[in-house]
Amino acid sequence: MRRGGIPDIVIRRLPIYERTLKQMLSAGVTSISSEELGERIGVTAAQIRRDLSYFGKFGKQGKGYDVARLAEEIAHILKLDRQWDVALAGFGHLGQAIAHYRGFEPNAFRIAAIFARNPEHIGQQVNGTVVLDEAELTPVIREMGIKIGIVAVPAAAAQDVADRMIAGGVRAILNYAPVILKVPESVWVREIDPVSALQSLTYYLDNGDPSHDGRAAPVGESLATEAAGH
Amino acid sequence: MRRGGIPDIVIRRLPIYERTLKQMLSAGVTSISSEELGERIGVTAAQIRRDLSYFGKFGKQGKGYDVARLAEEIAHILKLDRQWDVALAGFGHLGQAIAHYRGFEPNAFRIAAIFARNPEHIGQQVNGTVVLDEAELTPVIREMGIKIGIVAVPAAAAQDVADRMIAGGVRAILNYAPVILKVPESVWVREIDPVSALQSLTYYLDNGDPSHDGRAAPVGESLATEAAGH
DNA sequence: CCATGTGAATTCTTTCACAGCG
DNA sequence: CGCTGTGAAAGAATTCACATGG
Repeated sequence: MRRGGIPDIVIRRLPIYERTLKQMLSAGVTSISSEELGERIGVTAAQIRRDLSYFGKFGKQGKGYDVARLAEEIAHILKLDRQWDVALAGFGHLGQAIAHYRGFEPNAFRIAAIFARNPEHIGQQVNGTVVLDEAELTPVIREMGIKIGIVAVPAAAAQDVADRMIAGGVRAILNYAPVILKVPESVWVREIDPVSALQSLTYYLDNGDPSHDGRAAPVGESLATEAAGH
Repeated sequence: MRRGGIPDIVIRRLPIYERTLKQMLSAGVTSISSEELGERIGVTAAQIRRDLSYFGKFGKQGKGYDVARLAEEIAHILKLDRQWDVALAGFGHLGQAIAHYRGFEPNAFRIAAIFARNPEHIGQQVNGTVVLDEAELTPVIREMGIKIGIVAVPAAAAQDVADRMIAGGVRAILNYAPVILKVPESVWVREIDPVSALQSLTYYLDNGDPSHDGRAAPVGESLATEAAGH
């Protein structure tokens, strides 16, 4: 989780910085200090400065950062200044929601191929992308040169689908299945795991409904560990 | 991110331990060492032992852990030995996918209330749960005593919905909107953020399609930071 | 005078390594 | 004899605090 260089935890914060900067830019803000940006995100100013310092010097002393410039710099670091084709496997409720989600295109990603097992789904179109037979997954991914896969199939099929994506050349996987994927060292995986997230949240909740509320409140989390307010 | 006690990062690993143990149990495994469990999950044996040591002594020297017993202990720690009612706000593609997802019920959660803004959605049913008008959100949550909310509305509406959930008594939020929610200290938030996840993955990918493939491969991540194989 | 960038200090997390128990 | 549970060590990440430059 380190490659040769920058800590992965830093890399995982950059998209939030970029998103926030873009939001501020469209709100008309042109300049910002690490203090203000940190407050907006729920992170310390020192952390932002330290994170950015891995990549260069983007600020002006006494002034702060130019919002547009910093957003672009981060986008460049993350290679978001191009569009990435993504392959989606799975076209159940979840897969369809992902296929229809309009938040990818404006953020450097395009669902360029969709694969389903159910014959009724094959041939359907979403935003001009035809749903293909999952049997075609490996060759289509290879021919299209796709490097990013989204696994949105049932748990039992997830490892197989991931293996076949990797065989086609995929190097990065976003995994929605509640399964730990075994992948080669050259492949990166990120998990989307709402059930685990809920299951860790219940730890902090009171069990009973006895009293109405309030007793010492747990302190919330921050982007440092996952992301929240406070 | 610490309350008075156990590191949140430890709490966030427990659901994976519990899930894996349950899987092994249904595969007929009754006893397991930290070594084997760690290998299965992609985590060191020492980390598992250390994590568990925050809560007690669950193993037998020379023998390992009783799979059923350990799964139950962890479920108890996380308060998963009861069912939690959850309120879902948002009934677009994403909200509908969440509402239909069959992975919550067997894992201690029940979507007990669904709220939509679109009048065409109000009155629909999913698994016996009627979709209600989002305007009713606060009172219904309060009357039902719901403590967990899922935010699956567009970014622009997310903060308002979260505020109204909290007003109704929600103390834990699973947020699918690409927005940093501002919440009181007594409320915990976990983010589900596929776009950020993808945007951090591209950092590790080659930019061009020049050569066919391979050069030094980045090392993958592990549960320690997010979850994966290797 | 303000806010960056960064050594140094601190705090948190993981790993080592082994005494001790079944 | 094997594997847990845990002090102690090592390693990472965060925060402090300030010299420096605009």
